Amino acid sequence: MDRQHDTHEPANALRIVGHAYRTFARIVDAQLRDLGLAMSQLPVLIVLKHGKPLPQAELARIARVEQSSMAQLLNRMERDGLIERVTDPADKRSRLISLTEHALQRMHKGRAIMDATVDIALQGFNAAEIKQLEALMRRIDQNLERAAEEGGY
Amino acid sequence: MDRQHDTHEPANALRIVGHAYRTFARIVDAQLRDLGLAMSQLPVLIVLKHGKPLPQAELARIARVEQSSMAQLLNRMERDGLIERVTDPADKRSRLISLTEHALQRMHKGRAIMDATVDIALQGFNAAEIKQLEALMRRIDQNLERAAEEGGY
DNA sequence: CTAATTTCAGCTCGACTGACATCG
DNA sequence: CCGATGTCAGTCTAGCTGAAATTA
Repeated sequence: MDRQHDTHEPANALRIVGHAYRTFARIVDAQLRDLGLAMSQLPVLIVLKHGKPLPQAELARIARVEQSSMAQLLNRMERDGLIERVTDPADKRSRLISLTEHALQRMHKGRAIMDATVDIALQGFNAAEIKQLEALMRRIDQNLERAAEEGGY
Repeated sequence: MDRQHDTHEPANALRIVGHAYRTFARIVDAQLRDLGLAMSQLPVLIVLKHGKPLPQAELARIARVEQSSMAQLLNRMERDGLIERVTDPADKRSRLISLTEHALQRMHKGRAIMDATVDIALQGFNAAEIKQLEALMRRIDQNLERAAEEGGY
C-alpha cells in the first residue's frame, strides 16, 4: 500500500486529463502531418471555411487560446501556404485572415481524421456518458475560468 | 442555429478538456512562479520527497511523459537548484536524481497551492462525480493508448 | 491622448530523432 | 560482438507573458 503512483486523490483526475489530451493530440497530429496539417489548425480551418475572413483576435477567441498564441499559429500557417492575411480596408490596424485554395482542399480529410480519432477515444461510451463527460468538464472549466478572472490570472 | 462555436458534436468534449487543462495549468503556474516552482515539476518533487534517488527514466514513467521531456525538465530543475544528478555507481549509464534542500523547503507550499486549485476546479462536485470523471477519463486514456500502440504512434 | 490590434522577444512544456555510452 | 537500456543534444509545436509598434 505504499506504492503511490496511483493514489486516490482528486488531483489524480487532473493528471489523467492532461495525459489523455496529450495522447489524443499526438495521435491526431501524427496522421495530419501527412496532409501538411496540425490539430491546432483545425478550429481556424473550420471557422474560416464557411464564413468570411476574420481578424486574428476573433480567431483566438473562437479557438480559446491567447491572442499571441494565435498569432504564432497563423505565422506557421501562412508559411505553409494555408492562409492569407489581407489588410482590412475598413480598419488598417487589422488584417483579415482567409483560407487558401490549398487549405480548402485538405480541410475535409483533416476533419475526418480528427473525427475518427474522437470515435476511438470514445469507444465503448454511450450517448449519456459522452454528455455527462462534457457536462463535468464544462463545470470544471467554468470553475477555473471564474477563479482565473477573480484571481487576475 | 447557424452559430457553431457550440455545436453538440462529441469532438467538442475534447476541446473543452484541452481548454480546462490549460486554464488549470495557467492558474497553478502563476502561483507557483512566486515560489520558483512549476506545475510540471510537482510529480518529480513529490515522488522524490519520500523515496530514494531515482533514474530519470523511472521519473518519466511516473510522471507519464516521454523520457526526453523529463530530461529537459530535469535540466531546468538542475539549473534552478532543485535537483542533483549523481552517477549511479551500480550502472554508469544512469544518473540518480535527488532533491536539494532548497527544493525540500518549497515542496510543501507548492503542493498546497496545487491542492487548493484542484479544490477550486472541483467546486460543487460530490465524491461520486469526481470518481465518475476519473473513470470516464481513464477509459478515454486507455482507448487512446491502445490505439497509439496499435497504430504505432 | 487613449484604446484596440497586431507584432516581437523570451520562456516553458512536451514530443521526436539521432547519437552515444554502457550493460548484459 | 550485439541488442537493449539510459542519457544527451538538437529541433519543432504549442502555449504563455510582457512589451513595443501602429493606427482609429
